[in-house]
Amino acid sequence: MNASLPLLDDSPAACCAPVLAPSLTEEEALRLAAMFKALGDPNRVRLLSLITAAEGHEACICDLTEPVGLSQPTVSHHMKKLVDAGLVEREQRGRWAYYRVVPGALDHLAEALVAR
Amino acid sequence: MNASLPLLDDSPAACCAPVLAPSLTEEEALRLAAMFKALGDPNRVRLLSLITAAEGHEACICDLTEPVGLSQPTVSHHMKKLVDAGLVEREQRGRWAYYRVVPGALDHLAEALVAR
DNA sequence: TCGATACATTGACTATTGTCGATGGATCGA
DNA sequence: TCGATCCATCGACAATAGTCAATGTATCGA
Repeated sequence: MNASLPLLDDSPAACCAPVLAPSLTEEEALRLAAMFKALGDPNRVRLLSLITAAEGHEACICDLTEPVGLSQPTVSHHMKKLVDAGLVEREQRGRWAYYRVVPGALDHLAEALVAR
Repeated sequence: MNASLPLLDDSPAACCAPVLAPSLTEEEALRLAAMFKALGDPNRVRLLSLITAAEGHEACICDLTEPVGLSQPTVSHHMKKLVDAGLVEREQRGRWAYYRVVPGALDHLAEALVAR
């Protein structure tokens, strides 16, 4: 049944499993769903957009709170979700916490979406 | 601020807006998030995988219930979510309801994920 | 016309999520 | 040392989501 569609099953790419793979394992589906779920909130999509648009492709919480119109704890909460999903990485510099998109993370997700 | 990152803002592609666009509108973020949210459940990811792997790239509920290990109403529920998100289309043929991935839908999502 | 089949919808329940105010822990400047 | 700043965590709450059994609806075959 590996015929028609999407992807490879045992992709060498360690990160993300095949998205549309016929033989998608439950664990693979779980990993992918966890990432998609992290993108399943409009504010998180905007946060992602904001940090990629920022100079240096990074931003701290204080830069994000105002444009997104949420309280500081809520923004922290959302960023944690993105970090836990493996989409964003956090770096503490002094009293600021800088967030950056994990290089290649979104590309891996994108690959999992396209049929081959 | 359209400098560094992702995408276009007023993409001619009617469907999906830019994903990582700096100037991502709230409405655009909402649309994208709605699609990602639909992919944010492991069972729905598996369902998507199953229908794309099926011959003809389509499947009815009865084909999906057993492999995914959920009750029929639950599978119907999930498929409705995917349809509402615009990722899957439904066609009634006799007493069967056939589900198919909307052509290009996942590709559009994938495009929204990659930086340019 | 009748029974069986294939789905959808409803109702109910639990679990998860998004949000905030309040609080706590670190770090920096004076 | 002290106050201010930046952020995370906690506690609480309403809203949403996932799941199933039961029921309803439409279609097909006899």
